[in-house]
Amino acid sequence: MLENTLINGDALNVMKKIGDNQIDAIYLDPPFYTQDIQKLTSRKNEEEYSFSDRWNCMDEYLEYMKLRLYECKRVLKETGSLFVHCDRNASHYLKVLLDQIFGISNFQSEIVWSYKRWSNSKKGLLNNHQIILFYSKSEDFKFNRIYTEYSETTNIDQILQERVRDEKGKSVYKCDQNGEVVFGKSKKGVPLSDVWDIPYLNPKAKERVGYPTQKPILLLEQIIKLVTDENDIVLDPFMGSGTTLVAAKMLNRRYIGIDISKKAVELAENRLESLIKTESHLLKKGKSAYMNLSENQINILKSIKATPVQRNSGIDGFLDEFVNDRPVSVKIQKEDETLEEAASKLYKSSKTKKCIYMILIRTHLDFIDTFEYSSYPNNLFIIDAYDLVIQDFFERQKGKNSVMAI
Amino acid sequence: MLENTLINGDALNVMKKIGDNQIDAIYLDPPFYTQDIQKLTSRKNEEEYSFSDRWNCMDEYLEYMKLRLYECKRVLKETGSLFVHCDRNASHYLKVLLDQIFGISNFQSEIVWSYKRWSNSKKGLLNNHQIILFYSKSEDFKFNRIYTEYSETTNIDQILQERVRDEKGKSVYKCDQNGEVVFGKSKKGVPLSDVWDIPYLNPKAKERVGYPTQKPILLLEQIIKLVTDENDIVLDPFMGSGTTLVAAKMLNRRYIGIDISKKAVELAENRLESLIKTESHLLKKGKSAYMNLSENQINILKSIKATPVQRNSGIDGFLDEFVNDRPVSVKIQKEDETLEEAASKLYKSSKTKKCIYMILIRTHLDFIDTFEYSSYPNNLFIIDAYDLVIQDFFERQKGKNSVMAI
DNA sequence: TCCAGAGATGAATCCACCC
DNA sequence: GGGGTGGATTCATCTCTGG
Repeated sequence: MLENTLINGDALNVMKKIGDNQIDAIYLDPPFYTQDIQKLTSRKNEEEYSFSDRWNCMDEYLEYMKLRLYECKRVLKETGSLFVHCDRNASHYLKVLLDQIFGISNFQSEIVWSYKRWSNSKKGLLNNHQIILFYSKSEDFKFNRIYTEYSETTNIDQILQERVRDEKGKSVYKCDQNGEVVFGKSKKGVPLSDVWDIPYLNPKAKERVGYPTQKPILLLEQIIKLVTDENDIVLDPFMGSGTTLVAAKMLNRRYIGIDISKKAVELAENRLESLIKTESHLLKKGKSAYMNLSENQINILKSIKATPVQRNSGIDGFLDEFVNDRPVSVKIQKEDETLEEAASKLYKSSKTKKCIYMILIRTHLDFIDTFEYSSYPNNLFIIDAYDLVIQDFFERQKGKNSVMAI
Repeated sequence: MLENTLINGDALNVMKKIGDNQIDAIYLDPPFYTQDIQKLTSRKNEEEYSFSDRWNCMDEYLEYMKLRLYECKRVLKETGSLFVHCDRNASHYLKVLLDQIFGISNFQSEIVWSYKRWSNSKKGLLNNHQIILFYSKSEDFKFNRIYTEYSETTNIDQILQERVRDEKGKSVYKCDQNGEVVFGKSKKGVPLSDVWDIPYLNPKAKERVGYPTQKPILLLEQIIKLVTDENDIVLDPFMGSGTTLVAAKMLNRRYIGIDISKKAVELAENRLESLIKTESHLLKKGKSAYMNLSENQINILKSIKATPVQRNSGIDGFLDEFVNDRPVSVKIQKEDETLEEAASKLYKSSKTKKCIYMILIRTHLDFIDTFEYSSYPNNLFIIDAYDLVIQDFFERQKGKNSVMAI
């Protein structure tokens, strides 16, 4: 068999050598239909990979894809699935084709791979997603449920309570004879949705090999986990730099990779040797790990027209307007900081940022208040938070009232 | 003209009455091509709205849409835009059609509306997004840039620095002759991407009026803000329950709504009357939640833990904490109000609400400042906004510098 | 007027270095 | 040495220029 090999050749011819019903999952990232020639050099400027689009018109392109997609269907097991990474310009034509070949009823999902990326000055919306179409060969496809965590806004109690339908068919919480709510089995989380938030392959990622359109391994891992088990066979007929196969190997799946470019095959072979994967700190730790500002602090910053900074211990934000062409740093005193501590942190960080002016917002009075305005540098401006002022106002009012009561 | 009216009739016939190049934006949520009959009852089981699909085959459906889309293009101004909310099953066919009518080069974005939703877990991925296609009539379309916050992981201080290319063409940070880093202009944030995370209409939300496929107002607001200014005309040829028009009205746009169902028109008219709007729990921090308060005012209110209120000229919000079991009213001085005016409005409104204490936040100095703290009642507490204090600080600094310069 | 190629863009995020 | 922060690098880009 061809398993665990990479083959140089046209996907159509190579797939012909594979018997019927052999493959568990196929991932396709077909060449896009554009008139441009794609070219990119590797990081060390050693190699150059390029491919040009070879089609004169859309029909020709679709005919090319049609032949290969039919082969895909043939080699797929009855329980197998196909994922097609779509081009924005041809995706709808491709979908029409796939509906024909696999049948509308076997269309499972339109997966949205969404990511954040560096922007550029474009009129219109930033293009921050790609579409992957998911078809199964039959109704009886293999599918591993993946669960994700509940969103923070979810009411966990509600999830744990069991529901029944009442006589009118309305869904209500189940209660026992005493009227107590019945708790169901513990839930595993929210089933995976069809919108996947996976970071775009970082410019500095070690994973990068300098191949155009290289996909993050995490994306392919998710796909492979979804529809295959260990030792199942994964096929990528347009493997490019071989990300699919790297992901498959890491997950102990067998793999077959095909590419028409000899360079690509060599590159993919090297990658499979070393198996470098960039861990996404963002996904692992979650966004919250990067956040040192609470919602309330962000609101304060916004109310003074400052941009929040999440990654800096001394500075919480910068004023949007510069003063004397220099940024003005802002800090909001934290619960557990004395004013003095807060000021010194802000001062230290601001020095390295070349800020001339600093603003510190005092949110609470220190228990032992060693506070002395004059001792602070005069380019540090301290403001009392509204909260603090309001609190103080009501304290004073109370004082008055009690005096009056007497 | 037909502006600010809702019309009962077939979109094709009604649009024929509109002249060429009249409309700034069109939003379409066309009837889907399914074999089912859509039916849904309103909350009180009083009314029943339904529409059945009238097409025997896809071609017939596409022909129906084609005629109406051509009319849409005709009535659109040269600077106008069209948004088509797509059905999963027909979206690719619709896109082929739109490419023909508007031209591939006027295809601007495939917007992904993503949301979290409860669903019983079928086999496969949870369907948690919908696609909206965005076409402009010409290259020269109106587009208002919307900026969003930077990612948590972004290194903002670095972004503030200016860059140039060195002799090798590498991009490096710009330094002046002393080797000091040069700071560029302040930044506005990240341009809006094409993936929009907007909560699905909460089934219990007041906003829901019992019409199938009702869309959240926030979604429509975003679309309308993106491509129109105040007083521009928004058209919805399949308005259904009229969400588009409600959003348009809230944003001070003119609107025209068309629907073939008489019930729908009545329903939409009622909605426009009452303008009920959900305060989605998920989007509490969302910008557009409160319409007659500016974003800045909302941020101030939130930063003092006050709940904003709408449509009250005297009071902008109430403190979440009561004082002496009475609400405390809060007002933020508006641009065009003197402090005295603001105080008297607040005072008047607070009396009817039985507030003992009032808080007024001063946002600017009156040109002729007749201001006299002592003349105000002593249950009115006036606080200077951070902005004001900061401005004042820098004014004083400037004074110092110029003194030094002398 | 159109197309090709040069040049500008700009935030996200892992890496590597720094204490 | 580990936690935090400055830096480098990217673009199935985007826009503009010139022939």
